Amino acid sequence: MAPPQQPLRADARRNRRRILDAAVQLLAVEGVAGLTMDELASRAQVGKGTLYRNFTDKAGIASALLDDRVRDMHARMLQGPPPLGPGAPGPERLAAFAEAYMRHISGNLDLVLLTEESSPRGRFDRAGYPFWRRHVEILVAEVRADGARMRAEAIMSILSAAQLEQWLRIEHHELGELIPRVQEIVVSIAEA
Amino acid sequence: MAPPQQPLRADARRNRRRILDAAVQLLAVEGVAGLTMDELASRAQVGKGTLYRNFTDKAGIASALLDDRVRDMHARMLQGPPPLGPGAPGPERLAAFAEAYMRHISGNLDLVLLTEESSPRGRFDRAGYPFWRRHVEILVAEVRADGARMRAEAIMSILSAAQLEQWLRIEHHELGELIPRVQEIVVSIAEA
DNA sequence: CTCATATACGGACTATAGTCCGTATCCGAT
DNA sequence: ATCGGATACGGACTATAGTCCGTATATGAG
Repeated sequence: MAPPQQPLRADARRNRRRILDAAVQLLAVEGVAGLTMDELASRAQVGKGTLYRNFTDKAGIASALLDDRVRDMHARMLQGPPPLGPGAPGPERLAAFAEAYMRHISGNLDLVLLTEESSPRGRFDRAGYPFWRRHVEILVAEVRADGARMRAEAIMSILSAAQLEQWLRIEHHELGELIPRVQEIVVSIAEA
Repeated sequence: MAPPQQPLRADARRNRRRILDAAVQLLAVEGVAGLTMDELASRAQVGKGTLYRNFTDKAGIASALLDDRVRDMHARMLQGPPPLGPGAPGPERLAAFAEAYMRHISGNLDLVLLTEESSPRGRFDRAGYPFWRRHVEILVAEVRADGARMRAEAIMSILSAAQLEQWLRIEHHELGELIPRVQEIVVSIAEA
């Protein structure tokens, strides 16, 4: 959910900001459960039509909020020091990615769930899925050129918010304990 | 979504049947999109309260319908001939399971999506997830006792309806081509 | 500065899932 | 056969996402 490209009209830009600010505040105060579109519109002093012109749907707002919290990690993946950044061998980078990604998801679990929940396809066409998947695909391809894409998709499945929620909240695994175990599985998918 | 256990009152039993029958018919005529609770209630000649006494929610109805379509496969897994049934080595049974399961999901994709969609947890507490997961866990444990459960969960992630939908409907893989590729990944998770 | 038009705004409206509770029905005990 | 309490029924009600469209406003041209 990148900001619309063309020079927005001044009122539009202002309203977009208002909405995102209100969303952050609303989330802080009420949690995800309190983030209703009506409430958000009223806090942002904006009509619902305006909400939906700026964001395709509720998940779009969550996506926009997540974007801000993820820039960092993108940068570290592309230009930071190894093993997350370039310079380490594929499997090591993969393990580093798995850790960073799991920490990211777990730190924003409710928001990510919101993006995945809306439509079964939520996971795939939002929140930068193509970027993550492609990154993993490239790392997998270092080890085995064939079937890298499908293996990358399999890995992203395992790292889905729904699965992590299951492990963290339902089965009560500690993140610190979970990470190495998942890393092992993820790396084994690439290498096997 | 097993039928409630205690001897149901006669009217209750009759209504439950009516609802399921109407659901089957409605699905056949209108597809999943047309399966609304109001419409279902009216076709079944039943109030909405009755719907919700018999099924916890919309996903519960989908679950009940799926139950009927899955008994068979359960039986073949537990007592049928190998490699799906007992008698073959773990990895072979795992591959056979992956195939059977993928065929089942793909043949009932919309219905399964309905059960997974409702709440992020949909996948985990409905449609017999525990049974499938446990089966996979046992097969994995034949190969490597440690971490069998988590590996089983990872495998079930990859076989989620959302992921299969992505592969089949969005990326347009053919089921026949997809199956062996996924089998390979699944088996490698168990063995690695 | 004024005006025309593209752009954006607001909020009533629709569709749908799920809840609530007063009323009706069933059924075992007498 | 009757009766009383447990069980189940129905449908109006609530909550919420997302749509629609008549109205208002920004902005660039003249």
